[in-house]
Amino acid sequence: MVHDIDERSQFILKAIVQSYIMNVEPVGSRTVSKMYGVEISPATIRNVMSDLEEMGYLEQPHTSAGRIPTDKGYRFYVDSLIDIPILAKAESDRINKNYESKLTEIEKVMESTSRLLSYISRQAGIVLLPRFTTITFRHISFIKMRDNQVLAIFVSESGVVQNKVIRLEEDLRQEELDTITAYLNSEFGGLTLKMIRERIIEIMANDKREYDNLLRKAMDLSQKAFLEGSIEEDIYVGGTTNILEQPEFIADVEKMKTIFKAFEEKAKLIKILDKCLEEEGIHIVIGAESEIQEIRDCSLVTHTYKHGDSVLGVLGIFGPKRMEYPRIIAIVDYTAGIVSKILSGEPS
Amino acid sequence: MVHDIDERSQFILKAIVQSYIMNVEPVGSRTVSKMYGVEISPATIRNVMSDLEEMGYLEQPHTSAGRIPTDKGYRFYVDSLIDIPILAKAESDRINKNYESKLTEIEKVMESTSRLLSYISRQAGIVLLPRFTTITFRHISFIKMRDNQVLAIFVSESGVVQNKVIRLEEDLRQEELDTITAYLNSEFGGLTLKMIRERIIEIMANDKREYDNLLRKAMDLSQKAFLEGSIEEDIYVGGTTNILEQPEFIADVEKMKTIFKAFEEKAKLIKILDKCLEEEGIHIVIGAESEIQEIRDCSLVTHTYKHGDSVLGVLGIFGPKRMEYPRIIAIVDYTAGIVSKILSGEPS
DNA sequence: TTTAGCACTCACCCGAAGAGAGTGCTAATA
DNA sequence: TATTAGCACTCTCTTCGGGTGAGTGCTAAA
Repeated sequence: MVHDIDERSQFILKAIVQSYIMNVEPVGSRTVSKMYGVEISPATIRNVMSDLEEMGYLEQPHTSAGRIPTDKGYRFYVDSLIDIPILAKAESDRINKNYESKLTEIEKVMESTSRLLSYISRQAGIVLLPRFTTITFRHISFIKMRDNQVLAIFVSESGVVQNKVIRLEEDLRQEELDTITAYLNSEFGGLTLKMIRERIIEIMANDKREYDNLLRKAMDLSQKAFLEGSIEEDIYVGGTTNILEQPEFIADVEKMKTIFKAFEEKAKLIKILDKCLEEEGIHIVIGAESEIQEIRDCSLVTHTYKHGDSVLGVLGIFGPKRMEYPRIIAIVDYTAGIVSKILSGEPS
Repeated sequence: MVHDIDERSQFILKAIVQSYIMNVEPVGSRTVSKMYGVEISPATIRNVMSDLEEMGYLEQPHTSAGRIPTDKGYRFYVDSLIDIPILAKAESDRINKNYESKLTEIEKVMESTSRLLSYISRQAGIVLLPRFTTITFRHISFIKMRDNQVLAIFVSESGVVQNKVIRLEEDLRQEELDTITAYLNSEFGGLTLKMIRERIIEIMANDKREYDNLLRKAMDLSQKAFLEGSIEEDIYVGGTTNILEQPEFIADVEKMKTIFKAFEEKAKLIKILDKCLEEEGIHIVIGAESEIQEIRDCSLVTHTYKHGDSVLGVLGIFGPKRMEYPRIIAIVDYTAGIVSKILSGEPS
């Protein structure tokens, strides 16, 4: 696409986006003209607006209304027209304060993070605890429950804990379980789940006669524990009620319902967040870019967070397309940094 | 309170409540008169209605509108005017089907139950996993995480698993942990958490010189594990979006916001559910009876569920006051029975 | 005691009128 | 040639008044 949008047009586009973000109503030429720093007459602005509309950056809800930004308009705005501010001290303090209490359980960190994000942004806060597959495995324990059922507990290097109940054909004594546990921990500790899966398949592919009875049981168990059924991703969504405060959704209950349904399903959200995981750093999804019908009026700003050097998950803020991108980006960026630090065990 | 409400009045009250539940609009005398099985003139009905209003069972949104039931009206209706139907085969089948897949992890059971309840009732489904304190403890495991941190895993007799990260002053080797684990399991297995707490205090009250080093460490650890910080209750709320479908809340976004805020806070819901736990069986909370301002337009129908003979938690359906009580009660009752069976390990 | 009749009360649903915001076009201006 | 002033026009939103209808309470008759 040719980049035939001159500086003045950019300036006007920026003004329109910002005005719309603040006031949630279509922006007219007069409004722009009267804004601070604009020395252009309404008539000229109208011409520019008309051009911007033709290029697809703006649209009109109806004739004789002002313009509102399209997805493309927002996209251009976040890509080219804003600079990310340094977070206000009060806000970064607020974020730091949230982690002072030395949370250790990763679920708690995630939950309180989603709440924190929603609180400072007045939007919904989202945190994705990612597929266990990419995480380095540290320790597994098996605990015998009632007959033929064993509770498997995985602990990852970064402190994520997962439980899973396994059903066995044969009954194992706790001592057997303990032996198997010791074996698996020495065999698999430090590998990622993906590597473990490959390793299991490799071991099992070897000549079966070499197996002693216990190894067979161990492999049987670990197959059930590591291979079957994906350990699902965990997603935390906090502050969904903030969506209820957005004027555009109060005016349109239908839209609100759609969004809440998306929250409840989660699968769709996870799909988007998975994409955000692919690349380290900030990721912004605007409206229909998500290709998810239900949330085409919303945007999502995310940032990956890490444990040491490896990307662990992604956190972000979800709100109407009309969000204060600069500030939201700054918040998400800063928070991701802090969370990464916490998870890596650094003192805050 | 004197029970001066004759049979005909009861009949009319019942008709009004049912009509209102179905149509969500104030019920007038003509409407009642035209209903099947009513052979009374509108004028007479008006007189009766007037009496019922005076007694506090009905109210008028405004003069010249029909009547709607008050909380007291609903209360009388559920207490005296309905009989609980036998659940339709299709519905009980649907419930049974939900549990066919042999869920074993209690969290999964709870989650899928809350979803199930919301699905068949078209209201919100709620399940409370109660305080760990009342549950019989089966097994504890300690897993060493990074320096000075230990992951404690509790397994209850009924299969509830809880994780908790503990911070220690001194570093323990895994072997020490294993010894301690074995000791604690033999010492505490089969007791409730409450009993365990008492036991710990008792042991620690004994002359300290009797302690060998390991016992001291064991007590230190178990104190952190069992005494400090309550292991919180888990509540599952499914199908909150069904609330968005209720005509009365679509018409009043303000009310909707309030309810969703209550969902998000959870503490208030837990408070009500705790009360429902106190007594085995069905529990119905109508409107302001909950004494929680935010949900004064809603009702809650709950039933306790059990593991063996001891009450484990409570499940129920949350919706507008105007709910189909007979059917909802039947659903909740039936589901509680099934869940209890599942948890007790009986074949379904 | 029940019922028919009737005047009265409100909420709700139009439709018309008016205001206001904003546009696009044209012609004048720098 | 680019910008601006002027102007007619469009369209939404609000307001207001009248009409409608559901429902009531009261009174008097059955």
